Amino acid sequence: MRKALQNPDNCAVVRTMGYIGGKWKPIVLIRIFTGVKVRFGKLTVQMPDISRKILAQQLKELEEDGLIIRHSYMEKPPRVEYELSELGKTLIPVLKAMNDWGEQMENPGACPTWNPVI
Amino acid sequence: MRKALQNPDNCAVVRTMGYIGGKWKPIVLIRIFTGVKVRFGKLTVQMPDISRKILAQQLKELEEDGLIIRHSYMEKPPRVEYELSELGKTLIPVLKAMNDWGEQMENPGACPTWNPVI
DNA sequence: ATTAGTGGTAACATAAAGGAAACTAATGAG
DNA sequence: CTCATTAGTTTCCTTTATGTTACCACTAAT
Repeated sequence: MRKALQNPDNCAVVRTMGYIGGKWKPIVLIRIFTGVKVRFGKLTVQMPDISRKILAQQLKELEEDGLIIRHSYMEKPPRVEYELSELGKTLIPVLKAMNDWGEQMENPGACPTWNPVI
Repeated sequence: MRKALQNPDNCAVVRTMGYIGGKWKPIVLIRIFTGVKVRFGKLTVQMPDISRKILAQQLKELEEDGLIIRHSYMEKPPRVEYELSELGKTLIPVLKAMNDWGEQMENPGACPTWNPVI
């Protein structure tokens, strides 16, 4: 669905959904934004409910879409770090708005998304 | 998935996705917000790509979630009008942020979502 | 020789979302 | 009597999305 939604003929909101729609993308972006030297394994620990396969897939799509940058260091065992791209950073206001709405909705404070987690 | 995402134990952004996630919900909400006396048929005309079945289903979910109000007049042929609830109106900043991001992304002006369409 | 550590991938399976086409009820118009 | 109108619903089917489990490559440490 992602690629279909990104179709330039679609309305703006629909296109946006093409980039951040999906169960995990918004939270993955926030984790990458609020973290430092964010590694794959760190993300799996922070978000135990997302499977490794899905996480890898979402990261790949986010990279394809130019929202995050993947730094791969040629070491053994491997080390990979993710960070938001400049384009990805422009999404912050959107993610913040979504976060704020969800917070005032109910259960404020469950999983404090916006506060950095080590 | 919608109900699962709305689980209060989830992070705020994830919960928000439970309400506005889905291919058509954001645009349906905007259409209802920017329109007057918005009727089912009017929506199908404004959004020819969404099938009647899916539209009806999304409207029902939005109503269940308390984001829109359904006014059904007992006439024949039937007349139904939709409007945003107070809660639904609190989503406007989120939808606006999504719309703005999508606009600056590409093809600005395709399907001018935010401007009222008759 | 075995194990731990890292960032994945492959094969397979299920769940959720989305959609096409036909159908309904009640009434007023012609 | 027949047709148009409105806001859906029903049935059946296809496409996406998400998830589980097992496995790989390479090195250093035990």
